[in-house]
Amino acid sequence: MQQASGAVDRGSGRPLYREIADDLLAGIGQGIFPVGTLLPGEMELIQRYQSSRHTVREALRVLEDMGIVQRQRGRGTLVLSPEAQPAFVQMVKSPEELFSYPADSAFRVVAEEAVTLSGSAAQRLKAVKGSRWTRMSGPRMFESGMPVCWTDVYVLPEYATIARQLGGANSRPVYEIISKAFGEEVQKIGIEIYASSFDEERAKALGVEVGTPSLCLCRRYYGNKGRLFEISVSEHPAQNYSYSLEFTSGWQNAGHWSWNK
Amino acid sequence: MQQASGAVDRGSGRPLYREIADDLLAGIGQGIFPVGTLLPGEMELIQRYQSSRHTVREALRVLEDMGIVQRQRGRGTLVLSPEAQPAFVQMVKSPEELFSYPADSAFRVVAEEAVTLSGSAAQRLKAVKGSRWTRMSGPRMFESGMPVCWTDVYVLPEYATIARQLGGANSRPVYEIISKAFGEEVQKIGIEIYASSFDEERAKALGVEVGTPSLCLCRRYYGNKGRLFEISVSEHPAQNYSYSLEFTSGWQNAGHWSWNK
DNA sequence: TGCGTTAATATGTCCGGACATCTCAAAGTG
DNA sequence: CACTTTGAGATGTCCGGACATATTAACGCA
Repeated sequence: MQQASGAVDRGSGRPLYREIADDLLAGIGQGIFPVGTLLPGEMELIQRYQSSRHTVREALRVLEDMGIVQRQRGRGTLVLSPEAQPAFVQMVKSPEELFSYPADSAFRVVAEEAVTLSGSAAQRLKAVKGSRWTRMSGPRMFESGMPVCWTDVYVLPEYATIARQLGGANSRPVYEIISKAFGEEVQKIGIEIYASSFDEERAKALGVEVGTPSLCLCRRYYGNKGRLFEISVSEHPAQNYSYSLEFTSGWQNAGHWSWNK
Repeated sequence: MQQASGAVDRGSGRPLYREIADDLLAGIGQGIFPVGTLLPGEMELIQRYQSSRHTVREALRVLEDMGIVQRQRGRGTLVLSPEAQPAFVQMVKSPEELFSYPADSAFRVVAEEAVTLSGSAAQRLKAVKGSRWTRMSGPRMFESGMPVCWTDVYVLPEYATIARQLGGANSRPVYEIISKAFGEEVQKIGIEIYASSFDEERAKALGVEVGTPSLCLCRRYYGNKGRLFEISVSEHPAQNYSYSLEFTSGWQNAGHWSWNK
């Protein structure tokens, strides 16, 4: 990579904003603009590269798209990382695909209660010890009667009223119901996957043998301002269920389509 | 969503280019601009929205970033999809993070043999029945002697020579060794996660009880031209291992960091 | 008919200017 | 001291214009 000289090469056939982006990237890599600091302002870059604001902004946009800087009105351009960020992108159309319960299955709530997390429970859920939640538990079954999983859903007590909305064969995800009813926008979802085996109560409810291997998915939903507002733990019989992901190389818009001549 | 009237609402507080993007999106959704056709040219959009070219291009850029249209110099703006494409993006810096074996663990190959996949094995691995592979098997242990997992690695027979390179405490992922040695560029990685329990042989090798619940990860690596060149299956004792993912909302450059006040 | 040329059209790049809005710190005020 | 106001500085939005380059189809010629 070339050095960050502040004066870029013209006549290379490449767009000017590209050259500027590369030059800034080189400067970041060399520590001239350390990670965690602000890049020079747009006006200063205009002078440095003898260019227009439009072109400089285009260069900064390139770096932002690569995840190298983050811009914010009124503050400036923060250097996040010395090198390109996402090498692999998972293509997921919506949170639903992460959720991916079979559409023709129904959640039957058999218990609803207020709980205060003990130390061990809090650790398992990665929530705050002593925090209060409303827990709804029950099996999820196919219409045919075949078991899908056992589910424990923890929601903030103020959202407990949604329990009425998921009684029937409603297959909408809980986070979606909360999102619509209370204006909570899902900002982040964390998923943890681990294996376990069924205890007596749940084995009985799902009609499988005690000790059957199970696949557990714990999902944490963070809403406005990053507040954790829902935790869902589902335990699936191992032989019926697997979880699969796919990753494709590339920046973004990972190859959606291509031009067909 | 509003209808595509061609005249957008001003004074809504939202940027004009945003309004235009939404209006075009609505038009695409209503079939006014069907998928597979070209959007009106920039000049026509300028007249339609009584705006400047800069603003119209900004709107089109929004749609392009969402994966809804694709632009090409000299041709126009092609409609790809009626709705937003990737809503959640997993942040993974490199394939290594998908792999994520503890750094201080070592893979000890105890068996290496040529295999031809039977029907059931092929189905489990999602590979072609009757295809030939070289399989390397063995436990992966921490330096302390604690077991990490049992691993079966399947590689194309022509890559079997890499076995020599992963004998010792080498913790480099197999796909990386192959990539460097044979110029195979990883284009896609598929991961499937399921639960099982240890059989006698593996339980003995890892020093756990027979029937202990296990978490299995099957990874498939696709290289040049999308050819499957490696399959790795690892079986972890459940109590020691969980797999976690994190997804952040946003089109791309998904909030890598946040501003710390 | 077949093929090279030309022209129209589309997006890409680049420049100039103006005002709006957000952030943060310094100055002012009680 | 705590709170409010002010202002400088930063990016966001929006407008105007000009030329470059890729694409495609129509045209003209052999």
